Amino acid sequence: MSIELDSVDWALLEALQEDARLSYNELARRVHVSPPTVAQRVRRLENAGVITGYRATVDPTAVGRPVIALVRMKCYGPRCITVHPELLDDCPEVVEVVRLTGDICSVVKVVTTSISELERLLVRLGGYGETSSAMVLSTPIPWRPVQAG
Amino acid sequence: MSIELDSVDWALLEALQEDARLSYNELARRVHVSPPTVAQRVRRLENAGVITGYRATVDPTAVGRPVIALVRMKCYGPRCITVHPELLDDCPEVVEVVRLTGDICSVVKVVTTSISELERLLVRLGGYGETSSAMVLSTPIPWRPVQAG
DNA sequence: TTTGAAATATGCAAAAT
DNA sequence: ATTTTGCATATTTCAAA
Repeated sequence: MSIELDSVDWALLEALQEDARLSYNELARRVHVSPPTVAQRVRRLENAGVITGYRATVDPTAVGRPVIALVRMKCYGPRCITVHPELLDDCPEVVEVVRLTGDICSVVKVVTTSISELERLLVRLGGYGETSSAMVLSTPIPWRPVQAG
Repeated sequence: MSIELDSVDWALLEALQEDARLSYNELARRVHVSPPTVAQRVRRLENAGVITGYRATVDPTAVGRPVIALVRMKCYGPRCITVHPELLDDCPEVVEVVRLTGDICSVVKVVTTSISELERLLVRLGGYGETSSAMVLSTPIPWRPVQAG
């Protein structure tokens, strides 16, 4: 399931994590190989499941969704949302669900327009388990690239 | 700080959240405007801070970092990592820090090669505050686009 | 916002290392 | 076996309307 990555692969991964829209030409200049080689390497990384996608990151506050929260769930057994994430298909406010070890079965990140929308969502999530929520004040480190190390 | 988004802007945002590498040509076909208009709209969204970046998503397990955890921090007052995130500049294993309301001051997502590396990191984080960690078993919903609603 | 022409970038096949 | 070169196609950018 794992593939060997050389220094060219890592350089491409780091560049694409920083800016997913870099052209193969620009990537070629940065990692000192030819554009067709970049294209071939990138496709290999995609096919091997190393690169799982390319996403524009949107600032929720800038699009009118300033109320963000993390909700810790203790689900009621068989209705656990980690086992049936499709239960949340009609909740676009839910942007991430992570399943955890321990007594908390998952953490759910929600992005909403207002406190009252958050409240409605907590009622909905409360149907699947015990919830405990905390609002996101800021994101001191919003993300970091996975590095060669 | 907020700008008005029409249906073309939202269509572009949704398309670029799904696939950040779509060409302006392809975007133009999908949203039924000309390529230069797409380029101009996208630049406007970038400059307005709506789009904060474009990132390739890398599967940590596929690159030899299968041990992922969420660490809840109760920092020791003035050394709080939410106030001084630069304290973690030399910890590439830390990929996200979110500051929260409540008695937990932040949640830190860490991506490591092994349990022993995770342990070393927890010792390090323990220097800044009380830690409580849970390992990530899976990510039933890894992300969702922010939608027009 | 669109059109059209110039500059760039991409993808394929063949050759080279 | 992988990488590069060269060429044909496609895309991006800029100017003008």
